[in-house]
Amino acid sequence: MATISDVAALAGVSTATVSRALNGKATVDRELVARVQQAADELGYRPNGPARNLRRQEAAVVALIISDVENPFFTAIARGVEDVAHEVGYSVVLCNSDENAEKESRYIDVAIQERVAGVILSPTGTTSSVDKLAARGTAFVAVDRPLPQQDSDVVLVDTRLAARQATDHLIAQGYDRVGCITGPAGVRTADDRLAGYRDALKSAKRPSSTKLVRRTEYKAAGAHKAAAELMSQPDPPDALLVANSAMAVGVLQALREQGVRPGRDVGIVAFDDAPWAEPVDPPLSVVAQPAYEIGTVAARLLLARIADSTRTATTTTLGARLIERGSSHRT
Amino acid sequence: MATISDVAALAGVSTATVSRALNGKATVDRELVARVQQAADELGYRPNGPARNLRRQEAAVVALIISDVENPFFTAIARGVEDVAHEVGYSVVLCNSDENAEKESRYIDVAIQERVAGVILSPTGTTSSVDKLAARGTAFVAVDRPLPQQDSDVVLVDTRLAARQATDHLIAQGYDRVGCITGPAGVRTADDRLAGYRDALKSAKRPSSTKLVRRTEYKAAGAHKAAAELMSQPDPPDALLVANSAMAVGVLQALREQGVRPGRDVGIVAFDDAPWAEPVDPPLSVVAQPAYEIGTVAARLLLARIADSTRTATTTTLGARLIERGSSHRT
DNA sequence: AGCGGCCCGGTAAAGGATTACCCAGCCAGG
DNA sequence: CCTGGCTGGGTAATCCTTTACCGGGCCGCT
Repeated sequence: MATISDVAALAGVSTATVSRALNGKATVDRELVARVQQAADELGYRPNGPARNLRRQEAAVVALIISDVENPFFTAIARGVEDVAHEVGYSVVLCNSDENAEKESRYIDVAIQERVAGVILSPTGTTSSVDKLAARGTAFVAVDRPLPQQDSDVVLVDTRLAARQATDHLIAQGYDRVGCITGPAGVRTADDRLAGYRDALKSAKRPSSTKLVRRTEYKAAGAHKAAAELMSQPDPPDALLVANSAMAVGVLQALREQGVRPGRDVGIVAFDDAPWAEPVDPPLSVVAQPAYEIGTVAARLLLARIADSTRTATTTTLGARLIERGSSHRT
Repeated sequence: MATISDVAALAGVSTATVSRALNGKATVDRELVARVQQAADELGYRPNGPARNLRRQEAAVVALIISDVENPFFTAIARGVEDVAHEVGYSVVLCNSDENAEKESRYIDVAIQERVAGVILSPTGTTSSVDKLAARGTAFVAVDRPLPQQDSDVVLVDTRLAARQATDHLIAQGYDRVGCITGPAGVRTADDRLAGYRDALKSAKRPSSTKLVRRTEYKAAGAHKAAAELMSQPDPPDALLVANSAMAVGVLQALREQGVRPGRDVGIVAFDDAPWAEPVDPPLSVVAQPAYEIGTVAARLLLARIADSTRTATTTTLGARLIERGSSHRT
């Protein structure tokens, strides 16, 4: 592997000049730049990343720590982050915390250790691991969920309002006993969606009963069980607000097994406009979150913070959009 | 940020001893290890990754370059790779080539530059960028698709056989004019699936017509258009073999729009057992590829090659499993 | 008692790029 | 013609860790 000295020797200049030429510093003669460039090409020279990062005290890399690579919501965020980061020459590395505070903490350690320029993460809740970033002064932005007592940049969705609107919609469609299947207590988005659901019941003067609510992991299996339980109660719900698309999979499965048809028998609105939501029968009504945009906004905030660490922290809240399809209509 | 010298000073030993103690070398006195450990904890010492990688000439990182983060097949592979890599203390960074040779090449450059220990990738086809890895002697493993004229470790699925079996199944169910929607010409998996489809037609003595075949990007939009075209021909197919799950989304959408019901009207088998395949109505028959296993096998091969670069290259071919569900039954 | 060998741990080199600092040479002005 | 200033580029320090090499001290054997 060729080093900068090899290039310097071949071009007949010093390593300093090679570095300057290749990094586009203005103080190098045109002709020399060309000669250096050619020598570098000839040798297939690639700067040694670790050496550069060591000297610069920072790698042109941002780490993106999300809680589930298999969740389309998060992969769409990843796309947004990538597109913005690449524009300015940063690489993105994707890490999968699996909603597990320990894994999250490990990835944060790696990020610190590798001296990444910044971190974007959907925090699992425990603030402790994020403190490490703050302590070291590494730039970071939280997405999807706020950080308790930590004034950092955050990009959120007004998920409570969205949940309320979705529930309003179900009620307006004539469903009477609307239930809710949401994520674990303590996970902010799960709490917010439940709160929005309750807001709607309250303003529609419907009694809110814990018999209509189930909380479980944000996964298909948990939601499957929850839906099966809800539906086999004496007084089952006739509509369900489901807090993400993985859960929707479990819920639909449970309804199939009970011979209950979405829409006609039980109204369904789920969070996240997964690619399969439209082509299924009946098409699934969803709350579409602006995931890609969350990613781009977060990336821009991060870049701004990397450039100027004294910026004051901002909170950006984006809106979600209810898409009404067949699963929330009786007909 | 504390450095190793700070730790050394606090513990009253040399930096060499700190390094040895923290890296678990045997030749350090118990008591000293404890003292060093305590000093490190006290200072919150994290070794500087770039410095370590520079010295070691290699980072404990493997890069995974896949063609689509939004495709569940690839994210499942990612899970497999991660699980194995983490067991032995490697980190995994995920990169998204978007089926784009230029992006792939850029990520390979980054991987080389950062001196990652190894690379796992689903090659976009052009071999050129992979040559760079071979030239530099970086360990790598190809998944999902073989590399033309490159003897490297490869993990494949016998996708031709699987396509044949799926087509056989459709024919056995009484579908008469089976069509096929597959990926672009030149993409190996797409070609293989088409070949398997033709194998089945041939052995069942059905005429094979190009009117029943469409090739497009491995995406929903292309498949949507293809299915719409196929179905509005004078003599439309009464069954379809669809080459991946994103395409299945597009196909189901097109069928809905034409008021055609999967199963009863048109038999469908799609590749990849996406999470939503079962709960939809009717449940989607699929060819389940062992994606997670591909990931674990590839990771193990990569680790073996990192440890011993002279190993001879192996090709591992895994089988796929046909899961018959409602979309391939007339009833 | 003397010496060989072993165990532990210190000293310093190495790894490769960036950059502060400095110097040579040239031009222009006096 | 001399000198001050500016420009372009070289020298060498620096980033931090790992590890080759070396040496001190102690044990045990002869």
